[in-house]
Amino acid sequence: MSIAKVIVDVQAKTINQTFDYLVPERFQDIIKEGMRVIVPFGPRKITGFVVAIKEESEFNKLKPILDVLDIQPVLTKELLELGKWVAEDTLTLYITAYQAMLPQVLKAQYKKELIRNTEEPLIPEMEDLFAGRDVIGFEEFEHSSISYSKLQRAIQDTTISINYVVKSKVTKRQVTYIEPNKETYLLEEAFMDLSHNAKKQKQVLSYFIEFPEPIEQSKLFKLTNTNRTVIRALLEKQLLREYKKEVYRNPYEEASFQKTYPLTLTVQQERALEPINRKIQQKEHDVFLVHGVTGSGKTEIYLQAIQEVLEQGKEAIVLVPEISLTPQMVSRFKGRFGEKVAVMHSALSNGEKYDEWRKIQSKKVKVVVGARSAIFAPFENLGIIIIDEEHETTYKQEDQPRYHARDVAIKRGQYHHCPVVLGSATPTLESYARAKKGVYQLATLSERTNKQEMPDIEIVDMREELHNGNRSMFSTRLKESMESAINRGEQVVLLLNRRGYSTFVMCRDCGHVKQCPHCDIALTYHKRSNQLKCHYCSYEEPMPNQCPECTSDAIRYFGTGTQRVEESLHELMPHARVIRMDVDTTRKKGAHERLLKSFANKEADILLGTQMIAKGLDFANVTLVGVLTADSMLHLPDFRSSEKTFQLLTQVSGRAGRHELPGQVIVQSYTPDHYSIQLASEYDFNQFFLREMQIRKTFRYPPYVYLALVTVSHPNHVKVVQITQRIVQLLLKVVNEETVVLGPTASPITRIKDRYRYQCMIKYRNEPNLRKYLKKIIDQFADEARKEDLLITIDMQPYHLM
DNA sequence: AGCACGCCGACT
DNA sequence: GTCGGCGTGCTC
Repeated sequence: MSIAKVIVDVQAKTINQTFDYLVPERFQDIIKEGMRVIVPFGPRKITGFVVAIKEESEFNKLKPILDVLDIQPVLTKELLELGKWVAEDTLTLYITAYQAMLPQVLKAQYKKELIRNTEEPLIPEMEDLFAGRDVIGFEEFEHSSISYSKLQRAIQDTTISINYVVKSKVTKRQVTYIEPNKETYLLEEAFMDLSHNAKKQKQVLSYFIEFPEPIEQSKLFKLTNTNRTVIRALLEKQLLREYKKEVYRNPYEEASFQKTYPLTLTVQQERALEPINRKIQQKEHDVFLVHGVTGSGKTEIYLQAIQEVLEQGKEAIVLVPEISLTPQMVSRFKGRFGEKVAVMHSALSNGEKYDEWRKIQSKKVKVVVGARSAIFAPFENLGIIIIDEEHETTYKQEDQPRYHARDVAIKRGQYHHCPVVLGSATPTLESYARAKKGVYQLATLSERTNKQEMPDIEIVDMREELHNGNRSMFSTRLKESMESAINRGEQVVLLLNRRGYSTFVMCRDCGHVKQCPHCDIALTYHKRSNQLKCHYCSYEEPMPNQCPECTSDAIRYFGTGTQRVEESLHELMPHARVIRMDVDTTRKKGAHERLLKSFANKEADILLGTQMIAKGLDFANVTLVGVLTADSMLHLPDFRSSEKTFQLLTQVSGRAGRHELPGQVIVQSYTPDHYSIQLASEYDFNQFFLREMQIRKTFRYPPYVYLALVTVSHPNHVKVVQITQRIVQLLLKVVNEETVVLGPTASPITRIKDRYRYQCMIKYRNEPNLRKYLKKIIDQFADEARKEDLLITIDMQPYHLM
């Protein structure tokens, strides 16, 4: 009898190991590594992943596997290994890593129920509770007033037992088909026998007499203009029959994609593609950094490299920042590779995500275009991995497992002996430095494919505007340019860089700012509901009419939300039609596409939005891009703030004048002399790179060092500081001397949900055992973590220092 | 994590 | 005796 090693679905450090189970005879030939199983675990039943099958175990009292959930492994051997690596690299649990690799619906839900085992009468309360049923949900007992000891007694004398249920969330979409149940001549006879007022039934019958084949119910409704009642009548008469067929949901069903063909490459593109193709042919791993200005045709390089991969019979993964933002990107891939493409992004429903994933698992598709988690696509024969907009921070997962898709991509590339291509107009300093050192292969595309010049970037000093008495958020220059663009029938994109800004509420008399009572952060005003909300704990309260401190009624909201910009835009240019795009207007499914489409159809003059409009949009008629506040994130407590500012300005500038019309960019700033703004306006990436590298070197930040961030949280302020201090001390003892251990430092947001947060930052160059040390240290605090309400989290290579 | 078990003090 | 609260130890 064989033994399965199982990683069980329990999120606890002490359970972070494999457990051995017997494989019963009936599963002997079925069970494979990478399948999900149901196993007994203590008194419960839970799911787990089979990670290995072997013949022996050191344990002698093994329990058997209760059930197998999959027909086909959900994790390949490679992914099992990869998940292990991800977990160890990011210091998370194995089970957490495995679950992150799979669509949500494959995660089981658990339920407890009570079973009545006897016909004999129970105690009266229990009789009331069961009310004639044999099985009830455990929560019904919990809501009742029956004491737990009474239940315990019933369990002991076996009149009642607890059953642990594992529920699958998988829902497959079913489509109902209708087909004739009789020979055509019998249908004809029935047709004659039908009464005169059964007009609709006759109509349906005559359809099947003409076309005696199965048809989708919904189509039949449309064709014969009938509904379910009519069909039901015919089903009851046994003239028709129905059956259900499982289908994949297709989120792009309605959309048709214009077939596209490979374009002729420019010399630069050719030069970038050639070495990539060579690696594909030689089946060798390598990392390429394609540094190409916006409009230089990076996507076409990706497409042609994928073409090469497909010709080899292999598969491709393409990561894009957040795909719903770039319907144009999706259509390029769908247009080139058609049915071979699966698309995975956050706007899909869980069911849709599952179906896309199954298309990959069942080898129905060869290419996946998706957001971060698509890096775990269960392909077994990868030929290339492409990460577009490589600098985007969304590639780093912010909750556990805190992995970076780029690192996972390289790991998979090594396994599959295939190239990884990173593309960006503004690469991260990390990647560019590696490319310069020769660790990555650098390809530079300095020209746009249409030979269009990059648009002029003009910086407007907003301090001067203020001196000249212009207190609005639009400079005279921007206002005039918008007006003339609109008068010419051209369109404008306005970017409000909202990071670091929000609409807080302040009393004008006493300066009191409304804060969240549970977090150290100002509440945000939401105009729609007239409520104040906390973005960290979702605390909510109504907007007050007077100041709670000084009772003055001069309490107002400040800051520049898109709503406010929209309002003042209306005052300034009442004739201009504005489309606003932000989290509020794009919440609904498909809203994104709809807004972009109507802008593309010139139903508006101005597209106003946050970061989300900076990426990948391509509108022929846009000639002016305005950035309202270029420096709003320059002052965030983040060592990457200059880099992010430079990236954003460069990205957004690429939105203007992509086609025949020349473009213009106006950037408003209160710190117009800052090098990130100046150099972005000159399109001087190299100078920026050198400048920023110098700063990183001086202050010892990546890419000169690696970072690790330990965050400690606890309801008690003093306790947090103490524990963090102890962690710092412990670390200082073990790390080598050029490693810097900083802290305890208060987190930028010191309190969230009534918990204080302190951190310790480690800057290191060479600490091969750092993960081991960190693990040991949190293990040391495990007891305290259990007894008290202590939380220690570790982020290796953090992106947000919050 | 989630559960059982055991101990304890409080209350009918 | 009954009930609920909490600390502890275990899960193949």
